[in-house]
Amino acid sequence: MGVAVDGLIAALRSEGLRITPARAAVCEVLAARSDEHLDVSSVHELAEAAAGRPIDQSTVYRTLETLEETGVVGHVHLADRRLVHLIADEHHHLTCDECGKTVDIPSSEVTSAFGPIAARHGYSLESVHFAVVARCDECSRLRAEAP
Amino acid sequence: MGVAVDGLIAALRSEGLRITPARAAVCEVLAARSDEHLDVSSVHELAEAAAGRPIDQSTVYRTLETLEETGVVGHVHLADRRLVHLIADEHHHLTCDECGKTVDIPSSEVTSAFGPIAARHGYSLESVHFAVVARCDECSRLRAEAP
DNA sequence: ATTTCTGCAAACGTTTTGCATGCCA
DNA sequence: TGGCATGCAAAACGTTTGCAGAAAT
Repeated sequence: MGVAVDGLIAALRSEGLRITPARAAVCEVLAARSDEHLDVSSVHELAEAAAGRPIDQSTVYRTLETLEETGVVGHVHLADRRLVHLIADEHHHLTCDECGKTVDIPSSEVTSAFGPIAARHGYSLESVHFAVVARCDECSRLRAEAP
Repeated sequence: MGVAVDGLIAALRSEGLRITPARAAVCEVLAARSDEHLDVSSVHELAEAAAGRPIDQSTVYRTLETLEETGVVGHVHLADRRLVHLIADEHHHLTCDECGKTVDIPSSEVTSAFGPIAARHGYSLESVHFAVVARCDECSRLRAEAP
């Protein structure tokens, strides 16, 4: 939880967009799982479960695209190259390029440490797309042990 | 320039791997363009030009994979979701999630700013896969202007 | 000579698209 | 009612794979 479905629905409505069962189901899922990092097929499955009937995959893609355009949903590209959709909230991601393990880091940490560097190079960290691909300790250890 | 083809060839040889025209061409391209960020199809085209004859795309993929396994080449996933292959040298990437503009930032800057944060969460930045997706000033401006 | 590498062609998973129908506002 | 959204099915896209033949060691 954390984010209310109503907020998402309202965002759509405020853009003059229509609330359909499919869209409502996707919003429900994203709101209920706002603390997770769902890929498209997970959203699809969960939305079908929430709606209690099949939803086409293209509808899921189009709905996510629409929600991104309204600015309430974002996506990141993690190390294992799958996309993960999530509610646009205020945290960033640290993801391992070997095992894909991902942890959230508060925006404040990222912004204060990295903001100045990005700014110096002409970039800003305002985007929710921010993600850092690094390597987690476990994989570092394995890599050091193995030849 | 920057990296010598010989280093790449030597790396393959040291693993007991064979030097074929296709591999030599890919190594040439990567060495010659070590300061650029090439995607697979660019590597493919350039390698064919370098070899002066067609090379199969699967061969390019397999060659890049082989070079990664030997540790002399790495890849990053940039914001526009295309992969970019490059010689494993010591810099990181700041890439815009809107226009894809990418600039290099020295490792030292990244490490000193972000290393402590990553470490606190159990990650290390040793990997060449490190990339930061943010938003460049130009896209920020456009976004602020547009409704 | 032997093993590896290549080209070919087809399969693959993900994402996108065109179009006719259906449904929300 | 009118226009947007859906489902369907097919295409597009980047990447991977199996296999027989070619080539490097």
